[in-house]
Amino acid sequence: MTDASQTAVGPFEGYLCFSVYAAGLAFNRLYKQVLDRFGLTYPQYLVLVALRQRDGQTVSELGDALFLESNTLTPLIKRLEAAGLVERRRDTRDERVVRVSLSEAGKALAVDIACVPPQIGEAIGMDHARLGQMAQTLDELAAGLRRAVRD
Amino acid sequence: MTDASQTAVGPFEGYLCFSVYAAGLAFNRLYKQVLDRFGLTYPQYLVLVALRQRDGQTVSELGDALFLESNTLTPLIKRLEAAGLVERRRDTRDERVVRVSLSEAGKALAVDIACVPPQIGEAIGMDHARLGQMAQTLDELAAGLRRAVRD
DNA sequence: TGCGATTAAATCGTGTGCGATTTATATTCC
DNA sequence: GGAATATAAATCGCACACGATTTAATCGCA
Repeated sequence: MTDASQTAVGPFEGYLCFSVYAAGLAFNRLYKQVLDRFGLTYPQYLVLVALRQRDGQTVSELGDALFLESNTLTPLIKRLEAAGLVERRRDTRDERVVRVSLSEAGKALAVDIACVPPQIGEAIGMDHARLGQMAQTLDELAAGLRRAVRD
Repeated sequence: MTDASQTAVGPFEGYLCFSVYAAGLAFNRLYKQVLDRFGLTYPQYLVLVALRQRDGQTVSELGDALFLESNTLTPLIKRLEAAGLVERRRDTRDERVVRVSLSEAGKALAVDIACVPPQIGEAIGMDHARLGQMAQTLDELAAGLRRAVRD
């Protein structure tokens, strides 16, 4: 009985791609549980966090932060707008650009959801330093993957 | 100029959830490039790999392997069936159960796609031992997340 | 000045994911 | 044997994610 018995048992052990995929599914499910009470999805939550850090970002800037493009972000942001959490305004200097800013309700919610990361962290129950290390390694990996896609 | 300059620059550094999410997006994009020539998506690829290891699995068994349920798998498998890669048959012993098996074309493709992991591995260009270690750590993480979801 | 190239969002179609429900079959237990 | 229960897939509606295209505004440069 080794350590391996605690983890996955499927036919994909050792496939890093699958481990990332499965961890993403698992994270998404946990966040869904936590975010449901706020009526938010995980990507919507990310947009609010990004706007809390800097309000009035353009769609492209949000896309740079989240590694998404307008084809995904535009409908997502429109749903946030329909929920009364953000406002979309064309930049007066450059009418091509749409700036997204938090409404009052959005600002309030952006504050409320500050309690989410600690809740998730507690639910994970893994060593904090190890989590940070893993995040850094994954960021390197993702950077390498994006480089590979561009070639 | 530190190591950090190589990796993410967004407002989400250190958020492991986001690192997993972003790595998943990046993996998916790279796989899309590689799998497009086979006409497969990443989850479809996973099903073929699972069936290559053991043919005739039920929908539930595939779901256990891929951490998915019938609401996601049924349409996915039907698309594989429409592409002539798999066959779906009700189990004669238990008519509730659907068994999925590779067609001849599916078997041939399942062999062809064996070349995919090395291609991806080469594209990543990271130390092999480190990749395996990361996969194991992520599997532990995912197991912890699934435990948290169940509570 | 004006026109071709570039850029920012939006739009469209397809394929996952998933919560909730439905349908069909099997099992349990009286 | 038959009703209540349980189980396996399937179905439905919604929200990403993305390739490809379109629309609108700006820029570059002769």
